[in-house]
Amino acid sequence: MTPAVGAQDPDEADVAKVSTRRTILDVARRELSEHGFDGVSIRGVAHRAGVDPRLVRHYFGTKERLLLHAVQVEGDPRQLAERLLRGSRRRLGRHTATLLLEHWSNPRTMIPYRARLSGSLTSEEVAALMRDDFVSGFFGTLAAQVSPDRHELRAALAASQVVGLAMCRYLVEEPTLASSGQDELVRLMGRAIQHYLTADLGPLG
Amino acid sequence: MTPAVGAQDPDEADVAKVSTRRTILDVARRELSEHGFDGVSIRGVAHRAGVDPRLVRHYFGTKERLLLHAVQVEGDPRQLAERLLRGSRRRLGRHTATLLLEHWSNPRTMIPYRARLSGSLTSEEVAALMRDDFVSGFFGTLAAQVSPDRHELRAALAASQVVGLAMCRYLVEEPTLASSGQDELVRLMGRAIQHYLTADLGPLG
DNA sequence: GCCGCAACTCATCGAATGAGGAATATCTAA
DNA sequence: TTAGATATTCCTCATTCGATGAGTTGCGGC
Repeated sequence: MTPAVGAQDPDEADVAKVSTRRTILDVARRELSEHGFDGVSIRGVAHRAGVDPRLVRHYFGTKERLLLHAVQVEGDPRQLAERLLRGSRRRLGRHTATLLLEHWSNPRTMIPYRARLSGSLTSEEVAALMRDDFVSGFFGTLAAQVSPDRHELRAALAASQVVGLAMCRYLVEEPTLASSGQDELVRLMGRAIQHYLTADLGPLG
Repeated sequence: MTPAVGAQDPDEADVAKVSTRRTILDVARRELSEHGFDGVSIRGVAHRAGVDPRLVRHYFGTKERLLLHAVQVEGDPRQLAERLLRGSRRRLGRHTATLLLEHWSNPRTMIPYRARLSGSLTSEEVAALMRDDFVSGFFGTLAAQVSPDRHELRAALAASQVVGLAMCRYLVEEPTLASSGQDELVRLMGRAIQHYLTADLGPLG
């Protein structure tokens, strides 16, 4: 699903040198989360990474490709979903909410999600990532197993609630949501997800 | 709430001439909805409006002020909410969903909403508009009247579901949501809104 | 008639940006 | 040691953008 963009990554090889490539990617992610998708510049990243702008292009070719790399999350969304499906079905919603909120609280794993949110408004490729990875891949896998009946709609609805929460809590920084405890949000989102995955959605529209 | 940005609008005066100012604003809105908040340039707007870029600045001063104008929605969100509150409380969720989805289907009223979504990631002022106008203003008014108990959280949750739907349907263009009928979405969102406004939210978090 | 103000245009500046060419340094394998 | 690749830098180009100063046009009131 996610394009063959990270195929031959020479990352994870170097151990001692903390590869410059990796540094650049990290800086790009930080810039992404601070200034939004359109606020990132090759030069800005290079400067902050203490590196020549040309080097950024040397590694990633083009600005868009750099950003596509920066936006990758670790782990296959379908496998994540499969793992959740191995647990209790009654608590699936809550477990899903827990997983997502934990990903979002962790500064390291959070950034790609943020970046995707802002990027999907600008870049069609990031929007596609959102659709394919997050909606179809992750929630689609959950819904298909739990309620084959209209599972695509179920996945889309659950995803939309979750996307909305992320927007409001982390990007718009709506004060009530931003200051709510993680436990409470897990409970509320868990209930909503469980509902969309399992409840009767009413007559066909 | 919304800043005193549109105070002395010399709009709505001219009748014959379809004021250039208005044309500029319309073009800005169109650009906003096509290229996102960061994709708008004074020069681009001016060009498309058949006008000198200097004129855009003459009217709106600065780029940010132009965009803040373009992002204004017509009507006070609190009054909209009050009007909804005069109807059936049992159908409040559904009526709210109907109102919003109608606003979003109408090309004329839709654009500021879209623009706010993409703008709230870039501009703190647009994010503030989202918080104050949409969450506190609109949903806050609804929730405070319906369930004073934890009305801020209720408003934020309802708003988050609605924001997520808008993101997924209109910006990410998730195919299932994008192709769902308006009636079905009204029903589903209506139920969700009604739930957040009235249901027991569980123990305090 | 002319005065003043609003509408509007022209030309230009400086800054930032993405892209590319060409060169040098560093390292690795034979 | 040498050859080739990879890592890294310097310099430059064309473009775009927001902003500004200075000017021109046209209309309504006196």
